[in-house]
Amino acid sequence: MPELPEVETIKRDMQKVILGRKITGVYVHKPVVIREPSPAAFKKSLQGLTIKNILRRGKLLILELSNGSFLTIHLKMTGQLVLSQNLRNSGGSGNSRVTFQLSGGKTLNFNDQRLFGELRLVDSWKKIKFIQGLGPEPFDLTYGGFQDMLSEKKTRIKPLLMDQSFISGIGNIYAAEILFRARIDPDRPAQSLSEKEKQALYKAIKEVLKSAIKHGGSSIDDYVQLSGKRGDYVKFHRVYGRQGQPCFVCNSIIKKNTQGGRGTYFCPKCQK
DNA sequence: AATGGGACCTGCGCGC
DNA sequence: TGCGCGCAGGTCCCAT
Repeated sequence: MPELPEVETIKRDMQKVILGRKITGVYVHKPVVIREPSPAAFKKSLQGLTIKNILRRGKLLILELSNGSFLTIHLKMTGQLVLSQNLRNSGGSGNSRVTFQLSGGKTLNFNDQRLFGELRLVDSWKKIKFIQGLGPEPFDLTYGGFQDMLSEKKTRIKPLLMDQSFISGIGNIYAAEILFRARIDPDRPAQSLSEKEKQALYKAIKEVLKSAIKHGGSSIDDYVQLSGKRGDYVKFHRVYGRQGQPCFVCNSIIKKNTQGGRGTYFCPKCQK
């Protein structure tokens, strides 16, 4: 699921509704999702802490806690964070892996069908290996910097956009949508892009991500917002998941192939 | 440096 | 109805 727009949507909702709340209970239903420290220590340490701030870096969500430690959450493919009122059955639903009881009668569930998700409690999020390997945030890019980053790369452009050490936050859906918007074939070597194409790509990255955030992200299967509501951006997808259907721009049939093991959607006529 | 494949997991939809 | 296969918003690790 979650790429930058989805994680950003959750972050913003969390800032509205769980900031300042105290963690009054932690229930670990699947210890495997707790990557550090041990599940027992995780549970014990979180107890009684207050949520002071919510940050995002790439696809990683970071909760700053009252004792200066950080709870980091990576949703990977099927992770969800869903807030509800306390109910007798809260936490018992389907794929709940960890349940956080919060002050004010709220329950935050971390759900994750495939168990790829990772929760960590750390002293400093900046020291996490995953964080240290991340490239710049898309919204921090300057055109000059972006141009330089592309110029030495022989890799095909689509896997490059998804490479978190190159730029952080873009995944399979948005790489496809961005390249469509920039009218660039996903197979093009990065360094082959013309000046004009680089400009179009730079612009498309910011526009697509911004618009996806505005519409609450893309709910295909699992991703939902903090409220449990689905994100609306799927209706704006122009290529992702549209293989066999007509291009909205030129009416050609949208194609799907595989690149680096990932489904790649594109319009063979619009994207050169 | 770049690319492909497999691993980690669970569940869905499809064709037979 | 049931089974096997391919596929899924991510990332890491290994081989070539």
